[in-house]
Amino acid sequence: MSSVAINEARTGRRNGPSIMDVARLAGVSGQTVSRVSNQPELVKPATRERVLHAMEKLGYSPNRAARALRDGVYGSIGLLAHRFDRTGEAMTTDAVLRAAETRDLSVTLVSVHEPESEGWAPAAKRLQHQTVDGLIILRSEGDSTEPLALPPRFPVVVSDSRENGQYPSVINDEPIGVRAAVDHLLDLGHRTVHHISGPTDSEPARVRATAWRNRLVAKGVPVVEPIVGDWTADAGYRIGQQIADDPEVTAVLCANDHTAFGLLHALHERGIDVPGDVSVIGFDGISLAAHATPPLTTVRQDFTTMGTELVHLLVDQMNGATTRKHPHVAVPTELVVRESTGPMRRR
Amino acid sequence: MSSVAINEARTGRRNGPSIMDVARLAGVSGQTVSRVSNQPELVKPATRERVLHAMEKLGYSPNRAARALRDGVYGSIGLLAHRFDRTGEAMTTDAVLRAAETRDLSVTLVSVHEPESEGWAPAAKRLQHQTVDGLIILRSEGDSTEPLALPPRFPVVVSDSRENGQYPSVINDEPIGVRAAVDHLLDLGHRTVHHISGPTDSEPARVRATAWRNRLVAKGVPVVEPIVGDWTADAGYRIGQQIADDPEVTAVLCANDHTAFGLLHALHERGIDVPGDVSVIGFDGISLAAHATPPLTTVRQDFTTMGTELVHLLVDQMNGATTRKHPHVAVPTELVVRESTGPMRRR
DNA sequence: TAGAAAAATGTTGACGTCGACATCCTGAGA
DNA sequence: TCTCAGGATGTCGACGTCAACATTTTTCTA
Repeated sequence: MSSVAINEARTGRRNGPSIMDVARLAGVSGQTVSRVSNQPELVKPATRERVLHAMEKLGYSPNRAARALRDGVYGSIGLLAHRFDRTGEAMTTDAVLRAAETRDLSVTLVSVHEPESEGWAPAAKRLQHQTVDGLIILRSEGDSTEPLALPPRFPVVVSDSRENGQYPSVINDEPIGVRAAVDHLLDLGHRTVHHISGPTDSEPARVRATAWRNRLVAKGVPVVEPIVGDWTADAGYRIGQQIADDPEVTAVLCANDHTAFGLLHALHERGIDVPGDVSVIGFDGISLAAHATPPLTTVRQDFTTMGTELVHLLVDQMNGATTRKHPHVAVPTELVVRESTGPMRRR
Repeated sequence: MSSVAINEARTGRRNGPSIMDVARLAGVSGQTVSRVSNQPELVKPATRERVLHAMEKLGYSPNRAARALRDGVYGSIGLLAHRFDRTGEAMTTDAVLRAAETRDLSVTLVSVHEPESEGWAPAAKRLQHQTVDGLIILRSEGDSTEPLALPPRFPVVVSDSRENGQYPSVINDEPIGVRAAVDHLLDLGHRTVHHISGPTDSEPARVRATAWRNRLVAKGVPVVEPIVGDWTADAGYRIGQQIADDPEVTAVLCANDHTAFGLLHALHERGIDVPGDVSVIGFDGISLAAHATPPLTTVRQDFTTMGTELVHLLVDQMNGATTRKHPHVAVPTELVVRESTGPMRRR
């Protein structure tokens, strides 16, 4: 049995070749190998070549765990959310990933299962000394006032629908889009605007509903209680079947595009013309909105900027930048007018 | 200046409290603290309490980097893909994440920028000795024959549209869905089925196109060259405007649902009835498909099972299970008939 | 109550890396 | 040929954890 085999048996050899393996092969000390990795200009070209060659042959690459242990830095950021398969989260995740890579950071996903059962705090804590240098929290469901109980000075950025003051945040300026949407419909002559909201435990849903209500009030227009949906097209469809029977409804602002698609479906089925009889506006600006029947007027959110800004703010904190207490960035949303909205016409 | 401050200045103190900090506070040895974390039953209840208390007070939690260094295991898996914001990737990512958490694994995202410029291999290699114990590769674009050049015995599972033999894989059985779709249309009396494909550099796109062609041939039906799209609804729309002028087209199988939405849009605009004049089938089974106008017949992919199986196969490898050379799992796809398909009618 | 088994706790070292410091080598100038 | 600066390379130790082994304390038996 070779000594290598013995060594493997003893150590388990789960790790790849180490700096010492390379050193031995190249006939230099470990430190020189380290220098070749980090400050090659300090090593004589001939030696450098030899080391590089040994690295190549052994398939060496520095062990991140060891580096992390030594430096206390992981080169990684955590991304916390409920789910990652919905429009907003997926788009933001992708943008965060790209922004992080620019800075040589990797991204670790962490999902918080049920908002009720296990709160955000435990999940966040689980990460604390784990493998990330900072945390981006994509919060939507759940009570946004719940404090996160993270260690002091731990870099955190929150993506919320409103500042909660607790942490720096990047918020989507949803009210601005909602106002534009409401105004757009009112300008078209509608007497009021109905609203199909998201679930009540969702912060963005509340923010959108509130902005809608406030705008109607500000315009001196009657407010009809919103109908509660759950973000899904199915809910939009169900609700649409009810709305179809109500001649009072001539303009509907949906909490998101999916809901709008469901609504459009139901109205179409009932032979109600959009925008002839009812105008519909969505929210999110998903790519399919342009190809709804009819093409959907919607409020576009800029998830790319959101992701970029989140990373930016987080990295600032990780670098210990002069953090004036609470930087907040608002990413504007924008009304995109298509063909699902039109002048009011008595039904 | 307090000694704490000095200590912080010297060490940088980037890391949180260590096992020794807890040990000192609780008046025990480091090993006892370690035991409380890992095998609490070996510690006398009274001592255990004291240690737990100290941990709580200090906000201690074990340092993962140190564990990883010692054990050679990171407790983390890497997820490699081009993008994470498209239907398939996003759904799979979410499923992978859930499956991974069940096994106490975290998930690190790695994106491969341009398939051409930087290949998969460098990205994969970058991870190799980095911070993951295994790798899940969500491959779509790029040449699937390119070998990955990973270290031998490194656990890898590939999600591809076809086995490439190189690694264990979980594939979506797309041909089965495609065949069902083609048969469905042919059964409805259509003389042939046209195809709007995905981009030619995409493996799933090729697989779908091939399955479609093969089925037509097998059925002895004339094959018309597919029209190349790019997965987007916009492309579907553009292509739809051309197709609208061609009375030969009575049934179209789209490479994905987005394309189908665009197509539906274009046809609707031209006053071409679906399914009266043209039948349309999508692929993916996104939730919005049920609410297209008309509700879209599509081939549903089971991304949840995909994610679960990927993790399953990967964990098997990580545990060094008796890997009969190449386990391959095929997740079936399924035709979902809705209202966008109907009997052929001469246009 | 001695004696021994069992339970509880402590000590040591190794995982891989790299900063700080020490040592060695080369070549220029005297 | 000798000295010395500077370049090149080497040695040491610390980061936090935990298996293996060592030691101490408790508990039970005869």
